[in-house]
Amino acid sequence: MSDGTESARGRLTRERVLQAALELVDAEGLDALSMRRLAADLGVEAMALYHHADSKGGVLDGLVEMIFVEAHRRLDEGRPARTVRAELHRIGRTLLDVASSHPHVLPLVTTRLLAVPLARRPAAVLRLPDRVLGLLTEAGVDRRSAVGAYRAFSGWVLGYAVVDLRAVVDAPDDPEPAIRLGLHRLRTDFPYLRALAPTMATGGGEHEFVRGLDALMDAWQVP
Amino acid sequence: MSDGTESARGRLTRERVLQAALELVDAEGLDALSMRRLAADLGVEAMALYHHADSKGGVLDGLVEMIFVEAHRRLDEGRPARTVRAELHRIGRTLLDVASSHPHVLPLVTTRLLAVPLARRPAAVLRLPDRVLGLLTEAGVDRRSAVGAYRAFSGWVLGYAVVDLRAVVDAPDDPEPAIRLGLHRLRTDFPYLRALAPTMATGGGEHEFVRGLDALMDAWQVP
DNA sequence: TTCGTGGATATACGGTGTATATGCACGGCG
DNA sequence: CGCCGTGCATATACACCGTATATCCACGAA
Repeated sequence: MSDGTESARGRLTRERVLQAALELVDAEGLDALSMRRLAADLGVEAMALYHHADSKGGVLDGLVEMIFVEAHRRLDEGRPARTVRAELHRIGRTLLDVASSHPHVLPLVTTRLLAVPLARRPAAVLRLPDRVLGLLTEAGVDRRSAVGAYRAFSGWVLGYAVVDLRAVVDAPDDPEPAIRLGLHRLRTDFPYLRALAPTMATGGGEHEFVRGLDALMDAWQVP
Repeated sequence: MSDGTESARGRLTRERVLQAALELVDAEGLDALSMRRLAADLGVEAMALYHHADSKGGVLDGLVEMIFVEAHRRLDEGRPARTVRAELHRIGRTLLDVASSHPHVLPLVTTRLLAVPLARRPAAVLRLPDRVLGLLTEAGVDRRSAVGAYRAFSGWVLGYAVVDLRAVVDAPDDPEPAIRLGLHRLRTDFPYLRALAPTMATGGGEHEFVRGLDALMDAWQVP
């Protein structure tokens, strides 16, 4: 059986393992990811994965690493913007873009951020603070402000991504908007929410993201 | 054995189940939560839990519900602030406070926010948007702005909580700051991060939270 | 050609979520 | 008082999970 629908092309690789894991998670969600299932997708036995990742946690770490790698690849391909502010927009929009391509991985970055100490995070993840802090300090922002601005930046990107990607539609196929949102399920004692839910159905998009980002960068006096 | 170190006091209750789950997760993290372990903590067999929660997912939903219940309880106990802006500060600080009391539950709210459609979320969770949207619309903010402001508010609260609670210390017991941060692990090609990591070791605290919140609310012209 | 090495497999163990069937204590009614 | 039905707790069982361990085998170097 040298050819199958899956794999069969040569040896296993950390990259192939993580790529398959990302495809699986994107397609079926985090719960679908098990070592056995992942191995099956690669046409291999479960234990073979342990030569390329030291545990399932390692695979999950690899997933968040991958989305940061992708973000940096996109950023490196494009040319840097001319002003600090424009470059922060470019970085933020890229991160938001990558995040919305892999929404199921987003909770994972929250989890790992809270669990893994800074110095132990993958290199691709650490490139982000280094990139932003470099941008700021080279522009003459002092240490304390730079750190504050970076925290505001990363907090806003993460929070906005989650809020913008949050599930709001209940029955996507129903023609009636109120039913599509599932408003009939809403208890009557949420009058304001009920009234504004249709307005919430459409996300804020990039416009609101940039608006908030600018407000924050102004507050931290980023040039 | 009518008395043990655990439970034995009467029948099971959804409240008792969730309370025990929250204590377990706070003490030992999300990975420690299994139906069997939770049941054991309550002095009961695993399947007994299924009379009070329809699945493990239901228990997890209950956990995020609990932290919202706690936030609303605190808000209802205190008296509302006199201005919209001050009330938003009060709500935001309360949420941040509750989140940092239960850091292990935080990734869960990210997950559920992304997975559960708005109308299916627990009542306690929906009280938050209703509360904030009510506050804004009663103050005369129009629909679109109110929704935008709410999204900015919730995104900032969530993102800031994650960033502020993120793990940064590597070896808490080491006297040497650089080692405590694990800087020796940092690859040398992150010069900016390396230089500013000590500054990052202390969180932004409530001050930076309020600063960002005000900047955002200004941008959405909240009075 | 032989041998060592490193990746893939085979097997096994304890733990997990939960469907199903059984046991049982309690409150309402004769 | 005695009966029974109802609903909660238990017991058992199954498929699946992560992974430790031992085995096997194909390959490149000597």
